[in-house]
Amino acid sequence: GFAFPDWAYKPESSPGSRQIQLWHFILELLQKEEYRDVIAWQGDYGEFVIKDPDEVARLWGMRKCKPHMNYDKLSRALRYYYNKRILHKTKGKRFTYKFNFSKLILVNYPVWDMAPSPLLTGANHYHPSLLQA
DNA sequence: TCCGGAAGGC
DNA sequence: GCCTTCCGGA
Repeated sequence: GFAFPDWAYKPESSPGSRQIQLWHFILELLQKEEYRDVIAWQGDYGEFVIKDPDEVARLWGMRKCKPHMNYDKLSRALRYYYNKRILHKTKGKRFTYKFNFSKLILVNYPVWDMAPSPLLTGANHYHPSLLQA
């Protein structure tokens, strides 16, 4: 057994809702270079900055078919991740959050080294077998 | 801006 | 369960 957080094993859709999860969507944007001006890894490992909150909200709204989505509402959803230990806020840094990656993940799993990787693009990204390594 | 309670949808 | 919507408060 390895010390990956439980949520890291979850596939695209959770068993119950079968809907895209926000944290997964965020990772999806982060791995694509075309969104570098919208959201990007920055600072410490696992830390990312939302450079264009309105655009991230718009894209999230598109995905969820919620045309009235905005950053106020999206950020409330992000705040619910605090107790779940998926995310926390980087205090003092505007629009900056940090994934609760353990160092173990980064050491044992270089593909998650905060850079866009072809391994993570495509339908099978985050497949559990990929994480077993 | 950021926080977290409350209500409610699906 | 996972948000979406709304909002008072810091």
